[in-house]
Amino acid sequence: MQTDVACSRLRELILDGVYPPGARLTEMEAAATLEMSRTPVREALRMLAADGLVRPAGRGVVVVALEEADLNEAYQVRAALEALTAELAAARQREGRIAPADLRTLHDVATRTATATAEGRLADAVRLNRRFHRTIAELAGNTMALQALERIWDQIQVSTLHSLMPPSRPAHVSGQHDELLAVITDGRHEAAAAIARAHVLDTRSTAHKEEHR
Amino acid sequence: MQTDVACSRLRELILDGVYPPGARLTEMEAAATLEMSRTPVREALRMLAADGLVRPAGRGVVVVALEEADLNEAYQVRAALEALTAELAAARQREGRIAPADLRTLHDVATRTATATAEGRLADAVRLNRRFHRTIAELAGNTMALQALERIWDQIQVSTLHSLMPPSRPAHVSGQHDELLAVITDGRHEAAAAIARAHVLDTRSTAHKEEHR
DNA sequence: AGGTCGAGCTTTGCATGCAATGTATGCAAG
DNA sequence: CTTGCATACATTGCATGCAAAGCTCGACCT
Repeated sequence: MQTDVACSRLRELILDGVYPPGARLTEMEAAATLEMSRTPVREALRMLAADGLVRPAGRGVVVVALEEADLNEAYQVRAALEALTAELAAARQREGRIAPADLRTLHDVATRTATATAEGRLADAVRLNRRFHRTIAELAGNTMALQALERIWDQIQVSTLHSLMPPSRPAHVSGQHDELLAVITDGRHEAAAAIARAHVLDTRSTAHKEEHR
Repeated sequence: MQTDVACSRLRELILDGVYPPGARLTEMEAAATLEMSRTPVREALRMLAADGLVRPAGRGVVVVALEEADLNEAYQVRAALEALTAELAAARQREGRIAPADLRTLHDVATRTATATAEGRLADAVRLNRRFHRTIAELAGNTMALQALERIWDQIQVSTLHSLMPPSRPAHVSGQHDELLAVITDGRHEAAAAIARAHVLDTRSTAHKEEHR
């Protein structure tokens, strides 16, 4: 149905930065762009608003623009949730409830992320990095946590896309990914939680510092 | 605007169990009940769906009915998030960034929760209990976390409302609340995180056991 | 020249109409 | 008696129309 089409296309446009944070967006304009009537666009905008990607602002909606403080909050939530998913994934691994193929996939994604980062393919790196974290969340087998994380990731992505820059220490990031991968593979759930949390918070503070130079 | 009216009224009806989990709900019927046209109702239903309170199911929507497994997942997420909010609240308290009046409010809510529970006023107890946890989340000063928690709480409430029964050990619950209150008041953030997490998970396993007798 | 009030246009919110789709029911055949 | 099919109906999805609410811009007054 057209509503879903509108929703996913608008989401893409926003996540790709075509509509940057703070951009105003009227339903008529969006309807014209997507070549459909206002009704499905309207519903799509409401869904995106519920997902926190846009915010009603007087006339029409604006793409969310998280301030630094909001980003800090978002990262705290993300850290808490990713600590959970990493812990659960490790616990499932310990109980032998994770298929070796899935684990290999995760390993593969980690490798490709590191390669893309090292080669400076920034867009790919971002996408793969997110995929790495999402794969872990999927291995955790907790749908609620995955959904909550998708929302947070979306919001963070929108508000940081404009200031993308290569990580200062690429090896550092992939080192952390490898560590995480290792403890999950070993089923050490407590360590997984701690490392995941630290990794997320480290990402934030590094990006944050970069920002202010 | 009518959309928001529809949204909050429907949310209330669902959270109060008027539309129990699994209930089918057509937009025409809801429109008739709320005495407005289908359009705002339609949008309201989509918002509720985005919040995870209803789920599109063929024709119309059904109120979510979390299975036991889903509830376990929900409680894991809730525990992770409440550990975060408790930790943040305690940290803010330590830094003297929480107004004494707010802390007294929290104390007051805890007391009233205990009273309502002890006196068997079940509906009040549930409402106050949720308020207690929400107040802590508010003290944490993290909007994202609060929003994520509201969603989880809503979903849990819907699916557990039908099986409400007095806690087996009322003193046990209010004891945990008091502990949490104490460590937050003392600004011991690590302890706050641990106690909050344990309390949430304890709530789950107790309710879960009750369920199966 | 600057501020304030007003008119017009843009845009939204809601209702309703129409077409399409999925479902249930009843009937007939095996 | 059960199963399969066809028909009719309930219900949704989308478009469009209409009224109300804001903004913008301009003109007039101070």
